[in-house]
Amino acid sequence: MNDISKAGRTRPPRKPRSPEATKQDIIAVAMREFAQNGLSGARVDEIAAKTGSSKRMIYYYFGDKEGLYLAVLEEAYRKVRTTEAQLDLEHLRPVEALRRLVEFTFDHHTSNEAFIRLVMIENIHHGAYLARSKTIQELNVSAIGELERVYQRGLQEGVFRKGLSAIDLHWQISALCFFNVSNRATFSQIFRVDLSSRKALAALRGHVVEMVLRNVLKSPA
Amino acid sequence: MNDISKAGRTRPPRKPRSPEATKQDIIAVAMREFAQNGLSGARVDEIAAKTGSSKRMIYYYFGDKEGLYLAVLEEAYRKVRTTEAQLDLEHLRPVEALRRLVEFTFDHHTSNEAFIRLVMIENIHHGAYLARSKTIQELNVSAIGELERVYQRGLQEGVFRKGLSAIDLHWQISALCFFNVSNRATFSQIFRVDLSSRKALAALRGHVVEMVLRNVLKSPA
DNA sequence: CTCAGAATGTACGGAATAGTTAGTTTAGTC
DNA sequence: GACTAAACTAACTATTCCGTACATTCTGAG
Repeated sequence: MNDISKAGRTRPPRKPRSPEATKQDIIAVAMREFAQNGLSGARVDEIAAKTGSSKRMIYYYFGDKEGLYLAVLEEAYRKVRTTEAQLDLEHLRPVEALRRLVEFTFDHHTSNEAFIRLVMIENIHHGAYLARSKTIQELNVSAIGELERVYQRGLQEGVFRKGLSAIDLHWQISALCFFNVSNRATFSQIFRVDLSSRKALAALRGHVVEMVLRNVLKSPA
Repeated sequence: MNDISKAGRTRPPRKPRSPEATKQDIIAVAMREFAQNGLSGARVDEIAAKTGSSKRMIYYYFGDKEGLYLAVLEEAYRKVRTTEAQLDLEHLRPVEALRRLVEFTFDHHTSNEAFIRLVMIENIHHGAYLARSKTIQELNVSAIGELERVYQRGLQEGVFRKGLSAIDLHWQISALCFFNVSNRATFSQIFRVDLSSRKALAALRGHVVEMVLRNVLKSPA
């Protein structure tokens, strides 16, 4: 359209081609959009627009909208597990290790709303995409191992009660930490409380830790 | 198109006009569809088709898709509160009253997946529609009253520990009972457990009750 | 340098979908 | 039994939105 000759034109921002960066850019943008609007609510055109790339590239790399969603989901889980792996509970006494795990989970969920929302969205879809993913399956089962060891140590030291399992504990911790983020909107509105203030979060965090510990300790604090 | 004269034709199923029934029919169908597919995922045409009525009627009564969704949300909350009101905790000892409330909540949520899913969906939308609804606001705050009385009685009898509030208790009970339904799909898949079997549900129910009681009781059972 | 294949831009097609227009039927009222 | 407003139907429209066809540019290998 313009009359600058091919030879003489100033270079268009000179994007060095890098497929991997393009992919990651798309996934990052898509994660925000899917987390914000859900699978059907998110718009491919909108995602493309917010990308440094184009819609064409989304289809080139991810096939279709669902393929992109799946890639986002996998990336989200991958990040979580990577973070969790940093946690080192082996050198702590059982009670402290458990406390730390709960606090860590609470803090992590609280500051990663996008992940929580993606899991909510995935549950709305009955876990259909998670079922389709091989990589996610592998990532997660291992995550329970460390908790299992903590619980066993607690049993041996005689500080934890019998009758629970690592899965039970994980379920309980997850439930409390997840709900804090997932249902904050409706809960806050119905009971006219602000659950996102620093103060309210600190109180909730304390309650969650206490609840988990009281449930697993042989005698109360 | 056909040649049966107006006067002589066999009557089409002779629907007796009843606006209220039509509305309720639409709401019931829409509740299933919205709970299943979300706000953006649900299709107005699909809802209309499954109705005894038509798409035009949806717009006639509810204005637009969002109006219909709001009506569904209000109806869902209304039903829940109606059911809850049947619960009579006043004549029970505090511990038994609390146990009963937890069991009731667990059972209710478990058998009303549509409601849970609507709340999840509403949270995905940051509670925007709930905020818009006046009727829901009124329904809910009162629900905490009964729990408050139970807790106070427990304190007076010296069986409950201090430092909690009815809101705290409600939050905890909700979290555990809600998560059981809301995250069953992903949780089951990741840890290869079936959490919807009768046996698994009974175990979970027991754990939830125990967890709430251990948290509030002064001394463990 | 050349060539193949990967990466990217542009513009468009076509299905799906929310919402509407214009009219018809019914039920109650005087 | 004529009139009116509410209840209802069928067909249509405008737009949104996923996905693609086609052309082009870049990059690394030989």
